[in-house]
Amino acid sequence: MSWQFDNNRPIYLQIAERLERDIISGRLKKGEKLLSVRDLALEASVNPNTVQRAMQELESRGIVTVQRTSGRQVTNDDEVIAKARNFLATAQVRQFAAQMKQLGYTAEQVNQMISEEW
Amino acid sequence: MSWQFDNNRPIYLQIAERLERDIISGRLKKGEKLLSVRDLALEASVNPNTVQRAMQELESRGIVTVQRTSGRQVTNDDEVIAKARNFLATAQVRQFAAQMKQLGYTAEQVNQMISEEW
Amino acid sequence: MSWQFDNNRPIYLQIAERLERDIISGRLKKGEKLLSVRDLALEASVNPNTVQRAMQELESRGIVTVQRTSGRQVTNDDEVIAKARNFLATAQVRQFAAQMKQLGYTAEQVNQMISEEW
Amino acid sequence: MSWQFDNNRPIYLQIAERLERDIISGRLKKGEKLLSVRDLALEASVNPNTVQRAMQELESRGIVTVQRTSGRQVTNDDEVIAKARNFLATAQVRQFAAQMKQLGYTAEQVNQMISEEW
DNA sequence: GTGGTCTAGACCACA
DNA sequence: GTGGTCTAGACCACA
Repeated sequence: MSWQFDNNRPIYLQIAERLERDIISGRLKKGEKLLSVRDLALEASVNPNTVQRAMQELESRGIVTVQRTSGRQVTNDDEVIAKARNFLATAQVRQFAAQMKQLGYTAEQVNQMISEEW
Repeated sequence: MSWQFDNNRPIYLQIAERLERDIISGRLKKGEKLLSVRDLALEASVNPNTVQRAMQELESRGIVTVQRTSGRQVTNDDEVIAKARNFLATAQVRQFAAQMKQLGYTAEQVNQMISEEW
Repeated sequence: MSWQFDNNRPIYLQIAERLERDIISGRLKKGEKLLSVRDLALEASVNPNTVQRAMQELESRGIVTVQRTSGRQVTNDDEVIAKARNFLATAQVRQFAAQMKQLGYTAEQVNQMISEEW
Repeated sequence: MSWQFDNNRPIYLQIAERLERDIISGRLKKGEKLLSVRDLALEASVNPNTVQRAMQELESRGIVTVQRTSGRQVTNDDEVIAKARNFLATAQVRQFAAQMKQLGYTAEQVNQMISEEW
């Protein structure tokens, strides 16, 4: 796994988003054990506290659960994951549509561009 | 005009992006005079230094030009604007497609969602 | 203000609770400016990061709002405060009643003890 | 018996408190033999060391006594238990009254709420 | 080894 | 001066 960060946004948020996407997309399966905070910090070349904060984000959204002495795992609740997927996809479509409209593109043009890009 | 900022990204970048979009979309016409740094700062409830920095961004990309004595204006060069529009649209489509693929959506589903949202 | 902490619970939670109680009870009025993170940290003889974390708790509950460059203030929304008051009082009564029942006291005895203590 | 712990307080203290309450309330009778450390650990899904530490707490307060060869039992001394009950009840009433006063409730309101909750 | 909390201290964006 | 982020590193509770 490669970890590259955008300097203009908090690293902990970028880590949280990356993990959320991995869970939503099924790259990390429900119930699957996550890397420990320390290991993930090593992998991403980041301080453990930064990973810790990313994890807190995911816990507060119920996507990840903690077992105090044996680490963290992806939630077992399919519905939580499905909701997160929906929420994220809808937000992305909405934002994207707004941006393209603003640049003066029509729905047809946009769909055309997407098909070419896909 | 309403100015709302996302706490997680530098404000000067958000201002620069907003202005760039306004220019690309034609809301600000080629050659049009921009608000002064001072006035824009007032409008956005932001420190003039912040607006100043956003302007430097736009100048460095050639989208905005400076007149020593009469402030800044949108470039007169249609081509610069057209290129910026293309560049931005392509980047957005590419990123959006990648994100939706990652969440497991097909091009058809995405086009469907866009049509509904539009 | 005196700040004494219970060694058995996280300091940041104790700070958050204390502030929440001060707001709920009206000791800190709606819209009132809070001490800065740094000043509160000095007052409580605690690291600024610890206060920061307490503040994040309160923000996530909407009880406190941030103005990026001018500090934090108590929410202006009466309803948020009223809800927090209700929530806290109900939780306290429920827990207290359960504990006293468990020790074998009757409602009458408890009410008697409260009247004497009050 | 169900054992659920609050992540924000030491587990050994929570176990000690639970046992103390069971003794005070008579759920565990004077002189009664306690579960072995090992069994209690199993029941609570906790490491034996943690239960051990809880037991030490209770022994130091005289509520539980050790028999080198036959495990631990609840004290036979009624008075120790009675004192513990009184101490705990008084402390709870005092703390509860203080908290509710602080939130601006009157003794009457509180007694009303308790009666409803009981 | 696992997570949780806390400190000391640096550096950034913004007013 | 205000908040926000991050690092390095210590120390704790628990298994």
